[in-house]
Amino acid sequence: MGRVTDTAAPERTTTRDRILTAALAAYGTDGYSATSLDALAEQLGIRKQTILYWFPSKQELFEAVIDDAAASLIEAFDMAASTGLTGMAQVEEIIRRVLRLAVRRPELLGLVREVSRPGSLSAARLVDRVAPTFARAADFLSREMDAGRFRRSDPSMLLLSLYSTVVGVAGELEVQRAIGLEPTLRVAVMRRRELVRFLRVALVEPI
Amino acid sequence: MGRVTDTAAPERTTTRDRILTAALAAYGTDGYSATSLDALAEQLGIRKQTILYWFPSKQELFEAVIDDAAASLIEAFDMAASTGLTGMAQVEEIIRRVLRLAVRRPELLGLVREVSRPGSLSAARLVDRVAPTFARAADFLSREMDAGRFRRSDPSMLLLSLYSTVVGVAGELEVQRAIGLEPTLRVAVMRRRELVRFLRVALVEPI
DNA sequence: CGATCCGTCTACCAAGTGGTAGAGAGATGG
DNA sequence: CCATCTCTCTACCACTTGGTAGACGGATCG
Repeated sequence: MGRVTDTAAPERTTTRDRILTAALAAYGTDGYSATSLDALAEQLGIRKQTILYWFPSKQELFEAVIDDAAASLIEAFDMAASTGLTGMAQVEEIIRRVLRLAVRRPELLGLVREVSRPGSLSAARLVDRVAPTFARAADFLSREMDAGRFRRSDPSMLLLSLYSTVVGVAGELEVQRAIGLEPTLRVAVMRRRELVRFLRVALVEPI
Repeated sequence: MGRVTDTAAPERTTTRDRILTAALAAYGTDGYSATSLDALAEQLGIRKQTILYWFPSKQELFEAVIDDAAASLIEAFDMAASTGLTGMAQVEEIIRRVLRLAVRRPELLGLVREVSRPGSLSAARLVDRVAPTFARAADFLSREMDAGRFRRSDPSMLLLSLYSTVVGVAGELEVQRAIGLEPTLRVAVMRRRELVRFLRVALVEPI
């Protein structure tokens, strides 16, 4: 039935990991139902039954993928949040990381989009995983407001705004790609600058 | 083979229209590949073959749906843009309309998301349809900058920012829904206020 | 060496997929 | 009243889907 949990043992990429990685990419870009187990297997050079050996069903593979993606997102976020920076410098650092993640691993944000579909049974799973990180971010904003570095407002609300803005910009890079305009590094950097200026004005400048 | 174009004749809801409407809703919320012709037909109380009579293939139905959605989006936008307002008042009006559309017909933005997937063959189609409206909006921004009502910057870039921000907020309402928190009217209004303040500061206030 | 376990495979299967062929019912019009 | 056209249907079909059953080979271990 396959190992249920991988106890972070120092092994090279196992079959299970390869499946997870490929599934994350496929589900994140093409979507869950557009990705068949057969296609996934062929892409990996294995048989579908090997996938079903490690993950009892397609749905359970999806859930494992969600956990995997959540871990990546949380790791990236924590990395950016553990610098000890404050105020806009911290926000800027996080934006830098998130956008870099959006460019390097677009499938991650794609998966978030896929999961946040209305009626998605797995939305709750991702939300659960990410909730603590979300709470910590809200705390940070709250502290910064107390310190007078950010204009006062409701932290959760503000966080939702930040989330939607940053994800919006990240998604916009995908739109550019959809238009056929491959987003160059230069364009991405320009967009980030603009976004940061945008946020600085909204977050810290007095009305 | 079914009529190719509907010459805007004043008829009550035809079978073709009913199919289009249901398909837009299904593709926009569940996605293209997650929606089978059989499921669509059953939901409409007809047979799959009736759908295939009006639309020769699933792909062509999708394209018709895209055109339909584009028309709705353009109509809503033009309505908001034909008020003769200027500056932030105009922007605010458009945001009001877009967010209302996002709440009332979430499937529309869902379809946009679905189409803007990387590798989507239909992305170009939607972009084509929307391009003129996009150009007109950029012109508007340009004129407002000339008139000194908006801070000067690259109109297309700014438009992309506005697009991503507004769509981000709209998508965020979906995230709220995914979390289980049904977005009340009050919350939606608050979010819009915040967004407008956000944009006002970024668009018109001097740095 | 023999028994057991692990990982991948071949061989199937029932259900669902998009799509074809064509019958039949009703309206329309010469 | 017959011919034609429009629309929806039944009957199929080839292929793909997720999933089951179990064989096979290699490693591990008593």
